[in-house]
Amino acid sequence: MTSGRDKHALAARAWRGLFDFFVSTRAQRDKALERLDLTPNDARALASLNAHEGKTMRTLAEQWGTDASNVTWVVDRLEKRGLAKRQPVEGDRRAKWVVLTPRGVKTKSDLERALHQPPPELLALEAEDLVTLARVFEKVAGDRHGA
Amino acid sequence: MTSGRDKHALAARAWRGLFDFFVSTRAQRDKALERLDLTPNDARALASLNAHEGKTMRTLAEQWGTDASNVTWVVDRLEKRGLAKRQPVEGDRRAKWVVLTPRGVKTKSDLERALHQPPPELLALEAEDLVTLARVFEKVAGDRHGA
DNA sequence: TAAGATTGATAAATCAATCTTA
DNA sequence: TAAGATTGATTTATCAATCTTA
Repeated sequence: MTSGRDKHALAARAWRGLFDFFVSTRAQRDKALERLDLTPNDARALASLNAHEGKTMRTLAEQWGTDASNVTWVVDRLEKRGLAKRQPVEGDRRAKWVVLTPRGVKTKSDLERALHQPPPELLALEAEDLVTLARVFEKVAGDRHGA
Repeated sequence: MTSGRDKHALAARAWRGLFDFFVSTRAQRDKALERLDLTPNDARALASLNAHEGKTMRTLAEQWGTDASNVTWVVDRLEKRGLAKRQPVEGDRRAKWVVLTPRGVKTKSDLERALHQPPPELLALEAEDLVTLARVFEKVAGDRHGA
């Protein structure tokens, strides 16, 4: 039987390690952004959009927990580079859809391929541990989306 | 027996989940920085320094994979807020040590306490899985430091 | 009057040029 | 001449004020 106290200590160790590991891989992510000539905010925008559906400026601002003006600047940049465009919202002339262009879809895909490349440290782990990690993180990601 | 191909697929799933999870917890980290009135670069600087030993500007720049001027601006900010100070390097009048002040040490500790608080999703996991996570990430963090 | 977004002003992060000492 | 760091200029990101439509 594991006490709540023990469990918290375990979770703290796990999180601390995960945190340090993720931070230690930052340079790789920065390089990927640089190669694609994307700012961190550009990357976040691409991650929030996809080929099939747009989002309004307002929705993006809410999702990022940021001000609406932030979204305007980012979309301006993407639009200048031909990665996204604004489109009118049927029935509300204040609002605007942000949609990816084909080129934006391509860039998003390139970015994801780069970012989702597992770091060598993970490849060095035992398969058994990787199974646990995959199961656990696919679960917590799901939990959070549901929340 | 697990083929290299299978293992890479497993690692990719694990990394993808870990990545999404970490990204999903960004808002909490941003709030922690805001409460302590620290920019992301301030936080990185505090993470790189400690109460017992300073580092030179040059070392910090190398460690962050960034330009030296970046370090100057960050240390300027920390110095203005009384969190760090520059000190001469014995024997090389070009170089400077950056050391935390007592207040800087305190702020670093406050920041770490906030950042290392495990997200609720982790606390909801089975103790057995947490043991695996703690072991695995403590190992990969160690590997990377050695690299 | 409020919702949705843009514009203008400030702060933060990066890049190039400069200054000082080795 | 190069190493170590700072200063100045540009780009990003954030904050406050404004504009347009509901």
